[in-house]
Amino acid sequence: MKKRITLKQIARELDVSISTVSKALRNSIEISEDTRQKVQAFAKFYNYRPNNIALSLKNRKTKTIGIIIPEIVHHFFSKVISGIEAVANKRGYNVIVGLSNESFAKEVINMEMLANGSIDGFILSIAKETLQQQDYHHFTETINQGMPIVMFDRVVNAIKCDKIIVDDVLGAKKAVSKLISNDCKNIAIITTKDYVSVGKLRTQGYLEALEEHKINPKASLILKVDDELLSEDHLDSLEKEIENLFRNNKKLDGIFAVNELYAITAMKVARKLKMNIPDDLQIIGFTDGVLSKHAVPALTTVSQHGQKIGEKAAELLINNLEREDEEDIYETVVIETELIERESTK
Amino acid sequence: MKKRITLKQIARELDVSISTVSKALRNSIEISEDTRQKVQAFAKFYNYRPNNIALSLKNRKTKTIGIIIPEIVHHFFSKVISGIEAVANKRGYNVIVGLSNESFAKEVINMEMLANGSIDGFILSIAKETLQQQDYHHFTETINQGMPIVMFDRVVNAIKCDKIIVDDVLGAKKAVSKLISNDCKNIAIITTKDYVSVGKLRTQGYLEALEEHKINPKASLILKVDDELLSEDHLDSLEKEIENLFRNNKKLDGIFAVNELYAITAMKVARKLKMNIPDDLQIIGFTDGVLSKHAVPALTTVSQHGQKIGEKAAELLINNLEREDEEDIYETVVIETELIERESTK
DNA sequence: ATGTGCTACGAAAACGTTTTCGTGTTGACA
DNA sequence: TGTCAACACGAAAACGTTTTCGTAGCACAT
Repeated sequence: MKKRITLKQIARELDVSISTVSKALRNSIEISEDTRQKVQAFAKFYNYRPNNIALSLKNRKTKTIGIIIPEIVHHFFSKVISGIEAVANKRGYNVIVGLSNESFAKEVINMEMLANGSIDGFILSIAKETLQQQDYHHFTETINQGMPIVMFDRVVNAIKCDKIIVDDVLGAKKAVSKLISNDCKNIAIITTKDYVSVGKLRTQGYLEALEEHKINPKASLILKVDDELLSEDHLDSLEKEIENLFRNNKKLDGIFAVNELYAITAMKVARKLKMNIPDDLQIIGFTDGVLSKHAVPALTTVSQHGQKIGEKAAELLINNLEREDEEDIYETVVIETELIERESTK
Repeated sequence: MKKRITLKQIARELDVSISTVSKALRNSIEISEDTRQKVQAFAKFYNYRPNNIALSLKNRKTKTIGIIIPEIVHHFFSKVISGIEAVANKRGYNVIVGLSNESFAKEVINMEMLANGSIDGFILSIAKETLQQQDYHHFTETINQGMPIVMFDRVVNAIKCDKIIVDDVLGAKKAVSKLISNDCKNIAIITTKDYVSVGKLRTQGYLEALEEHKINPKASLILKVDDELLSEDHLDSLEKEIENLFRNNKKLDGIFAVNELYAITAMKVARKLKMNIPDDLQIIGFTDGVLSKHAVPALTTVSQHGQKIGEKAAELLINNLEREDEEDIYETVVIETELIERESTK
């Protein structure tokens, strides 16, 4: 078991100083051709690689970016990570991920764990609990210490930082408009309670679309599901709630769901009630995950382009990190959504 | 913008030495009650946190583990990460992830990037390309340098390290046996070409189950799909291949697929051919992902317990890292699979 | 002989810690 | 008064780099 070799060891073996070795390896003109060759050959032979930690300490840069997300077993988030990793890698950065599991405390702990020098900046999406409590001190503190943050998807305006968002409102509006132009007369929305920003925004888009077409919204067509029901364990109660929606609105002919699971579950209920998709009922979801793609019939959905969000977030962060002038100019980039039409709409 | 405060700054402000500050903060008895209080109060006020990088350099430990996986937008792998992160976090470690995208070169580069001091050990699953080329020098070199590796799922016997595997053979065998005991007479397998170890193992399980029940395997019932077809873009050709399988075996009444996508696609083809599941045809998949759960009918599948695999891998690695004696005893842990019966079998 | 200008290298500081060892100042005690 | 231990603290090394600055040695011109 050979440990990695260091500059000091090379210096000792070759009977020169550490500085000489360092310079020789970096092809400094200060060093004679002779010794340069000698050192480089030796280094190559022993497979010398500079120690990253030492470099980080010296340069006060780690070339590592921290990602904090609510969960990773989720198509959208893993797409985003994938995008971040691609760009980060290309630009010589590593990514270190922390999961908040939607918990405020874990989000704080994770950030503190990483902010102590381990990383150069954060890319994150806020935990639901944090959004509920509206306690954002850990973000402001991090930023105050000179560590940049890029937020994506679930963002909050109060914090001054770069943000990558999806035009949730417009995306939802386009989806609902599509249903309207497809002759749906009674369009329901299945959404979440209000404290999660994206649910609220998508609901807003739904309302705007209705308004634009002079349709009066009906309270009974707006189903606000408790978030707990997203947790896979409560599929039954989710199904019941949706079934009630159907029963209370006999003339229901269109559904816009703010996420994949709600959309899929709605399809399941529709099938149970012998409704035909898309003839009797058209459905559009949000988030282009694997479920939508392989559902039968395949689900028309609003794609958020998670990969692109990740790429853009990484670009923004790294640009910020490598910018010479320390201007605090923050961007908010909107990534266009795209309506992917499949078989659940006409 | 206040930069983080350092020991040196505290020392200067309080007019004591750096060593005194360090000791005071760690409650050393060498320091008088008086100064201890003073230092701690000051540190607390300025929210002092030791710099992780400096600690890493000093201790020659980073408390970070590196994960290298082929892709992250994948239910199984993200489950594994989730498991790793959970125990890593509990034991004070961070995780840094690198993606190989199934490429040998990227795997090597990623490992080299991390092995230079950034992490204490690896948890990885080998890229397909690496398995094909059978070039494992980067693993042996890493291990030779004293950096432990834990491999999971896609492992290779030639390398001496801890391994977490799924009993692929047994899992497949159980699944196929289930089909047999459910009265299937013509059971096909949809698998991958041989170089990916898991495909081979699952095929072996299939054959063993047949043999145990004195059923002669038929070549026409074994469909080996080219891996390229897994890449979502080639769904059509995958579908065609499977359709051929159906047409060539009119009496087909059972299918064992080595992954979710193959299983789902088989279901799709069956529906197209007006076959009823599970009455005419029973299907079992491998990997308990979101697709299986929400498919209609819900897919019976062999669950690998990705979360548990991740947890176990992290435990093994960290135990190894924190073990005093440097014994090289490597374990191979087998995580039991579980047959989750849903609606695609009788 | 003196001064000038290269060339090729080494010493040392710095990044932020922890830890070992040394030491000045007490007070007690013979 | 001298000795010794206990106490409380500081200096310095170490982790592995990079970089600034200083300088020995030499050739050359004056």
